[in-house]
Amino acid sequence: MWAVTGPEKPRRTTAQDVAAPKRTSGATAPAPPRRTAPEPARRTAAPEPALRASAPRKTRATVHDVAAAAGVSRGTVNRVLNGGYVSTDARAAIEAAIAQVGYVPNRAASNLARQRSQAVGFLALEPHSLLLEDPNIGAIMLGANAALSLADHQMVSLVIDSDRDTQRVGRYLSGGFVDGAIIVSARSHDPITRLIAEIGLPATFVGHPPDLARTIPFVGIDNVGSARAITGRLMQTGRQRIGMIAAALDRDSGADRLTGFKEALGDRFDPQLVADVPLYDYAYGVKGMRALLDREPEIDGVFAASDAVAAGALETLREAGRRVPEDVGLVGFDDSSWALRAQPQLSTVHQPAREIGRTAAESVLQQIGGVEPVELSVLLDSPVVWRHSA
Amino acid sequence: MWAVTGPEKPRRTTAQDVAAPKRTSGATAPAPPRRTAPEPARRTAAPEPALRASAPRKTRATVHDVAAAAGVSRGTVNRVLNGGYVSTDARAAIEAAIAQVGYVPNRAASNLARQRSQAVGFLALEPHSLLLEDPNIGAIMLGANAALSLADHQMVSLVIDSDRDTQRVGRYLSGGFVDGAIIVSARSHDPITRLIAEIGLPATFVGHPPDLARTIPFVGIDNVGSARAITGRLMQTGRQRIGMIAAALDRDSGADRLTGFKEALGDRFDPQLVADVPLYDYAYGVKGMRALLDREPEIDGVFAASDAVAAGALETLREAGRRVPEDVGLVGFDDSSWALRAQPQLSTVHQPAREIGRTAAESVLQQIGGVEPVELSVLLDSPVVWRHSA
DNA sequence: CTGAAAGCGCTAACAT
DNA sequence: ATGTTAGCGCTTTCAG
Repeated sequence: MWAVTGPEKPRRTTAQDVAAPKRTSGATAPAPPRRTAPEPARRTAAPEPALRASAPRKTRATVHDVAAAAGVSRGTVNRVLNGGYVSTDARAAIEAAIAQVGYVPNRAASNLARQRSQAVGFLALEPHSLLLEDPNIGAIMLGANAALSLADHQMVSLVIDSDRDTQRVGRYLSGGFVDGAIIVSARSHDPITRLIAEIGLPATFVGHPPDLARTIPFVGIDNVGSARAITGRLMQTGRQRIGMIAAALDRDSGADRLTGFKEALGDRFDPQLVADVPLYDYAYGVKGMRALLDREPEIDGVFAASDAVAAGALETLREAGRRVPEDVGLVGFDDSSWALRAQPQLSTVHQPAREIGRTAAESVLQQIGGVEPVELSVLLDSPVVWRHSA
Repeated sequence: MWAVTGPEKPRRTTAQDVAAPKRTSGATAPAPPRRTAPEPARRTAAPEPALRASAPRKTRATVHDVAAAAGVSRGTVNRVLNGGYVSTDARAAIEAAIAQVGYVPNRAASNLARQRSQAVGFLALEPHSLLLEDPNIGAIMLGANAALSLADHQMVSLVIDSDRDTQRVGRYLSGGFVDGAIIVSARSHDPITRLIAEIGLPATFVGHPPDLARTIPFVGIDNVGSARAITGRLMQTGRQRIGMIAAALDRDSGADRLTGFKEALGDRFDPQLVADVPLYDYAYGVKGMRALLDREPEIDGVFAASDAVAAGALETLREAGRRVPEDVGLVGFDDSSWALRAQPQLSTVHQPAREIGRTAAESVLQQIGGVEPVELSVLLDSPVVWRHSA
C-alpha cells in the first residue's frame, strides 16, 4: 500500500521482511511441556491458538502514511499532532487518515528529534529484602509518580539487583531514555552515584545525602532531631534504663538516629545499652532485643531504629514476659504499617514518605527545567506520633 | 570556522545556530556553538565546568566527534562499538578518541535505528495498598528482572495510579520504548489490556488470565487446586465447622480460591460460613473473622484467602479468646512474610513468586524473539506448607 | 496556513 | 578493513 502511494520514493524494505523467522512448521511434536505440567484441561482451555497477536509484528503506520492517506505533507500532520495552525479541512482529513491507517506515534523517534524524553528514572538502591517489604519506598514512589504525572512525565523505575544491572541501568541512564533521576538511598560510593555526576544528569537523592557530590540536591528528614525528640519523650515519661536497637549504622539514617539518641541521653548515655544490627528488619529486632535483655534485664525503655525492628523487639519482650508499655516503653521510627499493626500500637516518628517523593520529583523537574534549586537540600517535617507503646 | 573543517561536508547549520540569542557582546566572539557544532577545540581539558551538574547540559559527544577525533569514518567507529572487523590501529585510535571526547552512546538513537529497545515494561495493576505491601509482587519483579537481565534487557517498571497514568503509560507502551511487557493482575476490562492486544505488543500476564484475550500468554498458579488441597487438610485434621474468609472475589485468584474451598467441602459446604471481603488485606481479615465468629461461634477451622487476611483473623481470634490451633485451625495463602511472622506460624500455600516472574519474563522474551509460546498458559507448582496454625 | 528539507545520533547495506 | 550512503520516525525551521 504505502509503498506505491504518492510521489515519495519507495521506502525501506524493512529488515524484518527479509529476516522473518522461519519456523520449521512441520514439527508437530511440541517441545516438552515446561515445568509443572499443567493439566491441560484446567483453566486454559484455549482451543484456538490461532488468533495470536505477536507473529511478525506488523510494521506500524508512520506520519508518512498518514500524510499520504490524507493527501498532505508530513509537516501538516505534525501540526495537528502537536499544536499548530491547520485548516479545518486538512485537520479533518488528517484525523480521518490517522484513524484509518491506525497511526500511533512513535515517541522514541520524537524524543530523539526533540532531545528530551519526558521520563524520569527512579532507582532504589536497597537490599532486596527492603525493596520487597519497606512500605516507605513504595510510598515515595507513589508520591514521586504523582508529581511527575502532573508534569506529564513518565516515571520509570529501574531495579538494581546485580552488577550486571548496575551496568545496564548505567547505560540506560546515560543513553537518553530519561531526562533526570530520583535516587533513593544511594551511598556515596555507589557506582551509579558517580555516573550521575559524570554525565551531569539532573538528579536528586532521597534518604541519604550524597557526601561525595555536595552538588546534587537531596530530600530527606532530620533523623538526628527526630531521634532526639522521641528519645526525649521516653525520658520524660520516667524511663530509667533506656536502650537502643540501632540498625544500619553504615548508612546515614541509621547513624543519625543513633546520634540523636546519644544527644538526648547526654550523660545518661550508656554504650552498653546499644545493640546494633545490620538492617532495618523484624528479625534483627528480635535479635537486638535479646541482646539488650541479656545485658540489662532492668531495661525499661527502648528506642528501635525502625518500626519493623520495634515489632521484632515487641515480640521478644512479650516472650520474655515483659509488658509494653507497663514494664518497658518501646518506640520505633517510620510510622509504617508495622506501627499500627503492633499490639499495642507503636509510638514512633512519622516519615512523610509520599511528600518526600513528591518533593524529590519536583526537584528534578526543576533541574530539568534549568532551574537551580534554591536550596540544595530540603528536610521535611517528621513529627513524633505518640501512641500506646510508650 | 568549523565549516571548513575536514572532508565532511559542512554538516547542518543547525537551526539553533541561526536562531541563537544574539549576544550583543564584542563582535570578535564567535557565534556561541550550540548543540552539535563539532568545533575541535571543545572537549580538550574541560575548563572549569562550574562544578554544577545541571545548567545548560553540556552537549554530548557523538559518533561523529569520535570519528573526527580519530580520523576515521563513523562506520568504523560503529564497528568498534558493536562487533565488526577493525584494524588494531584504527581500534586503538578510536578507543583513545572515545575516552578523549568522553563519548557515551545514545541508546535512544540506536534503538530508533535498530527498531528495538531491549527493554520490557513491567506493570502491576494493583490498588496502591497492595502495591506497597504485597511482597509477592516485589518478588515477581525481582524474578522477572533477573531473567531479563540475563538476556540483556532492561526492565522498566511503570506505575499506574490514576487515569492520567493509564493514558501516559499507554503512550509509553505503544511508543516504541519497550519490546514487550509483563502485566501483573490485570483485569480483562483494564484499558491497558485492550491496548496491548490492539498494538500487538508481545506480552504475558501474571496473576490473572486474560479472559478477554485468550490469545495472550499467562503465567500463574492453580488457585483452585491449591485451595482445595489446603482445605482438605483442614478437614483431615478433624475440623468440623470450617469457614472461609474469601477476598477479592472480583478477581480470578479470589474467585478460584473460593471455588477450591467449595470443591473440597462438597456436601459439607455451608454458604453461611463464607465471609467475603473486597481485598487481600489485614484489616479485612479482622473484619471477616468477626463476621464468621458472629455467625457461627462454634467455628473450628478457617481458610483465609491470603496470609495477610489470615493474620488479621488470627488477631481477632486471639481477642475472642480462641486458641490457634487448639480451638480453631487457621490456614492462609501465599506463604508471604505474614505467615512466618504470625504467632503461631501459618500453614499456607506457597506461591513461587520469583519463579513466576522469571517464567513470565522468559515468555515475553520468547515472543519478542518471534517464538510462539508452546503453551499459552503455564501453571507453576504451589505446594501446601504445613506449619503450626492448623 | 502548508510544503520542503535538514536534522536528532546511530545502524547497516553496499562499495571499495 | 574502511568509507559512503541511506535511512529509523519525528520535529522544526524556512520559504511560499
